[in-house]
Amino acid sequence: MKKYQLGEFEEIVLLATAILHRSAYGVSIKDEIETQLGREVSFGALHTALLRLEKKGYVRSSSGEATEERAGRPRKYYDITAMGKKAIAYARESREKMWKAIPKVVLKLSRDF
Amino acid sequence: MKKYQLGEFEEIVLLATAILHRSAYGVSIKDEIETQLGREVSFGALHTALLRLEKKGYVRSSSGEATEERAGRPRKYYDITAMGKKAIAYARESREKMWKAIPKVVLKLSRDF
DNA sequence: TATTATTATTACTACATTTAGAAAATATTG
DNA sequence: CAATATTTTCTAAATGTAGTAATAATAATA
Repeated sequence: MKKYQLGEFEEIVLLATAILHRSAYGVSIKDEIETQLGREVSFGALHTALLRLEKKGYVRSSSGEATEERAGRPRKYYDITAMGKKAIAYARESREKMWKAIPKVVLKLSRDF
Repeated sequence: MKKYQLGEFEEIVLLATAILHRSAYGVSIKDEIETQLGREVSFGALHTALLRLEKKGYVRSSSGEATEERAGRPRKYYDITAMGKKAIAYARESREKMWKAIPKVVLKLSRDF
């Protein structure tokens, strides 16, 4: 049993990186999560999550091109790896499996749901 | 926006509690997760997760009946609350939303996936 | 050169998870 | 009754993950 285990935030960061394809870097990942989920993301949290994900081999990073004509420190682009894709797929599948096992009565009977 | 946030393990415990309906307690929850996901669960980890979930209002607990004829300490049964159901539903929906936003090329082109 | 825009990084704090094992409650056996 | 076995909850310490606040690096432009 491989250990594809991801933290809650790590998984979201990985999903955002996949969505952004070749244009994922700090600011764009932050924006993507914030607009998709309406949830505030801090650079610090994002940075440490990306560090961990890279260490685990779920993303790889590369420094931005010198040709980019814009101010500021060079971007650091992130790409999801094959292992990263496995990890998000595994997380999704295992939870969907559990969802399907929930008795209908549990989801139906509560009026307040 | 912080309302519904669950840890990775917390979510799984909550799902198992929902699956087991009225018969969720330490041992049965542990077994459910282990058979569903093939992942080892320790009682200590489970206990602290349940404590947190109860504190957050996602489960409620009740002591087992005195009529149960069996050895051992009385069981402590857990039930998912309406808020708990909202939390797992929210977690599911937000991730599904992100999955749908992943460009097909990202999932298709990698042979090793 | 100084200022400003853009981005990455660090240091620190708080929360979540895991591990290893102790302790409680009950039944059964000698 | 006392001792032991069974079933379960609970504790404490260590590690892993996430969040906050401030700082540093790089480059364009005034």
